[in-house]
Amino acid sequence: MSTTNRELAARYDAGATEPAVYQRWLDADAFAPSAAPPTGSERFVITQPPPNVTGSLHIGHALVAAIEDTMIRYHRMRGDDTLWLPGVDHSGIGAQFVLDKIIADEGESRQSLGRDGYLARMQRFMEETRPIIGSQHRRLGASVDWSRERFTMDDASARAVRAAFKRLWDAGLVYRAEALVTWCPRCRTTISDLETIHRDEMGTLWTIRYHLAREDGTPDPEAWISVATTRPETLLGDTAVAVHPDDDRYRALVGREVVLPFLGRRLPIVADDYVDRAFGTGAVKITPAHDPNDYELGKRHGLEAIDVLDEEARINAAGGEFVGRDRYEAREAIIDRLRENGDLEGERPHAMVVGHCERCGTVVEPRLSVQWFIRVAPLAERALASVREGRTRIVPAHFEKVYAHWMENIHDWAVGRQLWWGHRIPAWFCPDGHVTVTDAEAGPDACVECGSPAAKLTQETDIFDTWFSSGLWPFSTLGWPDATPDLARFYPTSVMETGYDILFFWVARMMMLGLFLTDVEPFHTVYLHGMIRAEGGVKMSKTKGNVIDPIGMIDEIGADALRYALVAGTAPGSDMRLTRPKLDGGRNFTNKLWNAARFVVGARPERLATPADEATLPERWIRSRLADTIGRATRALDGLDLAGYAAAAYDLAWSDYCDWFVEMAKVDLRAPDAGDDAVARTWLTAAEVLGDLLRLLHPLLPFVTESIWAVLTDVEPRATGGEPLLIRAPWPVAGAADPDAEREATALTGLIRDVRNLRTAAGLPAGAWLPLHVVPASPADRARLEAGVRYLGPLARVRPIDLDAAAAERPAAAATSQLGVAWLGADPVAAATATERAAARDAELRAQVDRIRTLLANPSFVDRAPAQVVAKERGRLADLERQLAQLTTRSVSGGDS
RNA sequence: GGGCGAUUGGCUCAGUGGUUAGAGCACACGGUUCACAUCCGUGGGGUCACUGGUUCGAAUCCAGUAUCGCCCACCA
Repeated sequence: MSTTNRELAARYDAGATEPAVYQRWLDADAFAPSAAPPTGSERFVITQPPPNVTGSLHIGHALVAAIEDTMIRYHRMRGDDTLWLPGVDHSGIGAQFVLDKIIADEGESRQSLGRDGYLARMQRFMEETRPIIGSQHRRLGASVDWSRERFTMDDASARAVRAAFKRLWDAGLVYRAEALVTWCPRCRTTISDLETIHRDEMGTLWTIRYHLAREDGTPDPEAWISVATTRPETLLGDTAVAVHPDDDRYRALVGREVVLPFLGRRLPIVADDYVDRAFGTGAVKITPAHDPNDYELGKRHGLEAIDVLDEEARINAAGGEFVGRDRYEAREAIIDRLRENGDLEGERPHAMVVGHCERCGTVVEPRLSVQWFIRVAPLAERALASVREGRTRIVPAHFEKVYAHWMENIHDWAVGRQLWWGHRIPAWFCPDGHVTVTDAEAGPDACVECGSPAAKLTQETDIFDTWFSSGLWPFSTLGWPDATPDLARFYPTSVMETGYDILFFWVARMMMLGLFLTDVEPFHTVYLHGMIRAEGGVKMSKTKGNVIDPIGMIDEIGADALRYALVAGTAPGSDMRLTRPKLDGGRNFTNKLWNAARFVVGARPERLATPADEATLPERWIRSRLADTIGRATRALDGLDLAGYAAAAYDLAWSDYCDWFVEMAKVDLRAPDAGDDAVARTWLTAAEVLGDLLRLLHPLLPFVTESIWAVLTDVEPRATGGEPLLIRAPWPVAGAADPDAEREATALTGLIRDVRNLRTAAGLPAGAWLPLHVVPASPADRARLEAGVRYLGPLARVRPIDLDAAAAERPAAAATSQLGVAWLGADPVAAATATERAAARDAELRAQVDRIRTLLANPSFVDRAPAQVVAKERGRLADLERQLAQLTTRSVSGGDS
């Protein structure tokens, strides 16, 4: 006993206990699923988008871990067949962006290292960075199955990627085509629309004269057409000027030609509906290689597409005298030259939308290139149907509309990336340009079309978009494409948990690829959490200095406190503000729990032999509260309402257990008249309810509950079912509700509150023991009071208590409670200040009675409202009227109120 | 341009037709009781953004308005 007491003596020290607790879980192999699924169990598997390998843990990861760990621990305790599989994503573009900066400091570059050297350097970088996330997840208490940890660049993922691509290819869902794609000149790769951030910016709209061509092809200095553009540098790639076919101003010019400045190329003037007559001059320069609209228009009119930029967005050889200049330098130079020539007709500020690379912030370019595409329409159709028909549910539901809208407007997926770090596309070209796709690791033996031998084939250098391998995660991590036992046991998974910001990136792709490749929805529920924001709803950013570092926070207040702050009071899909007071609230709660446990452990009687049979009111009441809360918490967790669960458990622990039950139990535990048997039973109740409280809170606060559990099971195995590890203990079972106990206890606690209220309202000393006079409402209430006096006295700090007071003696400052009218027999001076309050309470009582009488007198209410509601109001009225009757028996001083 | 969400006490949020709208923090007052001052007790504070409608009854359902936020969108 002394050992355990000493363990609990200090304030909860998260820093000292958490690592030890986590190690105990690891030693017990508590996270991995059992060798075989428990009989009769349900499956609960979390699909988690793995964090980027390069990242260190930020508060968003902590949120993910807190939510998912809460879910998985709950289901584990329920006895479900659970799996939460950890891992990291190789994050092609992100990792290269980070590594490029690192090697730049070392005086190297992609070019200087070459592909092989660069990839070797990447491997070294991975070895440094890869363990970081894992160690941070341990700090948070994430109960992931480390034995199944995966990486999207490991061999098994590579196999899955090849198999997936081969199947898509064989199904005719892959094609190669020239297209205008979004290009990042800094990352030097294609990026998707989703990776492009559109920002409103102020640019300039220049008006430029294109002179008409004379017969001999020279520009006519007297005749021109003016075009408006925000990107003068692209004029080097112009291949036409377009006007609206119905525009009278230009009708005569259609079919004629202009001479392109600097390059002297002759461009036709074409007519096309695309042109907006009202914008600018009504004439547009057409650059098919550098603008999506122009590209489409160019195709309609058979125009040539001339690419004038290189992969770093410098003017290429097609740009004549401007070759080698950066696009913005070239813009300046071209504007200057046009101005000198008198061909710059005007310039004015112009609001426009500019695309930036999500990763590096560089302004992106539309770029003409040959790309690998996945035809997504048939995939999207199925993915859409799954959600529409409810086979996959999105929480919160309104995101289903967002998902549907995106799926309905989806474009084919350009999956190739011109990067090095990633899965290389398993396609080989023969000298004749035939394409061979294979899932064989060694590549094809020969060209499938012409039989050219392997030695003559060259593999595609492009790699896959990271999301291609990530999209396979739910099943590639379980052994797919092989029919492994894990795949059979854990797939399809249950809940896909992630932030709403990657609904399209990840969820949508997992759905499409999962349905196509495995013929089943990869998860039945998508749970989307919100984004964490700082005070005032602003984004957390390093520059603003309002970032909360989860590891620093764990060091300071403990992982449980952080988890509480992240999970309590938050709704899925809604952004949440994380503030210091909230974090402190979490810490206070862990501390409260710890101290309640200290009390219970320390209060254990020496002998616990034969607990008495009959439970006290506080015991019956707390067990009823416990039963109710277990029910509410269980329903909340089953409905993925983590905040509701947290609130229910918090209230039970703090308000019901600590504030009321423990205080009342102290009376019984310390009463000189109590027999050993009664003390034993009360203490056991306290210990058992604490045990269930720990089970209830374990998913949310795993460390502190596990720490307490160890001591509690040591002190009294009956309180913990003898299970040494809480993580393996069963979820508590809700006992029977006890409405009588709830009613009686509520009446008693109500009276205690009233008396406390009288005391403070009257300004009477908090510490003083004051006499209490009570006029019981009925003989039955008198009996109840008699039983409750032992709690009433200490909790309201009143003594002696006179249960036979005369109604006539009632002063103005009295409390009218369900059990009777009560007043403090003290200090007539102070009592005067309470008169006002007491009068107000009486008035309030009357107002309520009037309101309900009016309500019940309304025939349409009585007729139309449900009988249950009407009955409830009638009962309430009866109760109030009884209280009111008591009031009328007294003699009121002065006039009526 | 289209769509979505939010608006409840000073702050952060619960509360989707039925008592007198709740909690935590903050605030005020009181507290040296042997679990806890990271605590205990008591209290003040909200015409639930606005307007109209449906209903016996609306914070809750409907319509509109306002403000804020987010997502999507190839007008030079």
